Amino acid sequence: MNIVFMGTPDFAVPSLNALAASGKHTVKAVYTQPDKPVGRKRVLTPPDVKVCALEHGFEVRQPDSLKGGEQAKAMAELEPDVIVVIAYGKLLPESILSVPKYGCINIHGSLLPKYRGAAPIQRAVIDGEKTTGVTSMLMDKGLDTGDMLISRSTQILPDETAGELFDRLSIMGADVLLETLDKLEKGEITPIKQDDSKSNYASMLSKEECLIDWNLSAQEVHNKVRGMNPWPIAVTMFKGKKLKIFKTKTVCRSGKPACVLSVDPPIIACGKDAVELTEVQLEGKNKMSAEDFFRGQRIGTGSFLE
RNA sequence: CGCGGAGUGGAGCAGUUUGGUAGCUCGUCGGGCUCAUAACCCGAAGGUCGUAGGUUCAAAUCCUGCCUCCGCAA
Repeated sequence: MNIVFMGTPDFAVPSLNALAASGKHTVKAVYTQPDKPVGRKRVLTPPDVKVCALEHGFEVRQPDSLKGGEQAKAMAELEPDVIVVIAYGKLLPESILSVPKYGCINIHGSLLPKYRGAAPIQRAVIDGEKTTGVTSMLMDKGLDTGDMLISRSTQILPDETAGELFDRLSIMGADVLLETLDKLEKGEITPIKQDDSKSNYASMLSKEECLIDWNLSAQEVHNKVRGMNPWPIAVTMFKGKKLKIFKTKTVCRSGKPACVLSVDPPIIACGKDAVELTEVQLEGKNKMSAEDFFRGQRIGTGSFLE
């Protein structure tokens, strides 16, 4: 099929690679977000999808907006049978949605109708979900509300971070995409309406959510740490500075919340049980093992964080 | 010139304000204790204090340039 691919971050890369390697499909063009300045030095950086697309020699388009007749016309001239959208970063106007004859296919990182929206994978981890997956759907004008085509589920491992789950789901997503396209072309798929009553919305993570509430249970703290990794990273306050918490383990110890129960290994009491810190980073310092950090900071058992 | 923190034996830090050739915790190596140990005891090795220059009788410490790493903001 003739395909126009729309995606931006690394999550979409395995799918683009899969399309390129399939041999069945022709990628007419790749739409992705404009290059953005990144990091302290504000170096203009291309999205991962752009880098990938250029390696395959695909035409790359980076419009600021898709609205307006000109964008729709430019899209129509590519004569796509289907538009594949994966984490593109912008809503598609109806003028674009109506272009391809098979419609627009979206790969979403959750088992719809649960976790519609921007951060489905992270929210699932933060909420302590045991299962998640990827779903392909026919896009409509709503946000992740289109009819579902194929979904595939997977376990969320107890210590898995959102980043690790991201990697797995992005690969699963590529499989689901190829299967979806194949069956769609053969007319073997019956779209299923989403049950709106079972839906919920996974809003983007914000910096304000990073601060760890030690009154929560160890499991909840652990979930938050996992879900916030690799971005934006859960944080606690230490001597007035931010201490990023990258990784934790839950342990069966108890004490007043935020109390340092042990230094080696570093164990912090939560509202219920406790967590062992394994990887941390103090503001202005490099990331290091929690043992190293506590050793250098000379923290005593019985002191408190925050 | 966006704001700020930091570069000290293998790791993480202290020491810098009040200049006088370096200390802590851990690790490593050797020995001891022990049924045994990641536990404990004794001992040892290992540092151009990021880099270049300046001030000084004397610089990790004061001054200047440069390099590197990082947090925030975007």
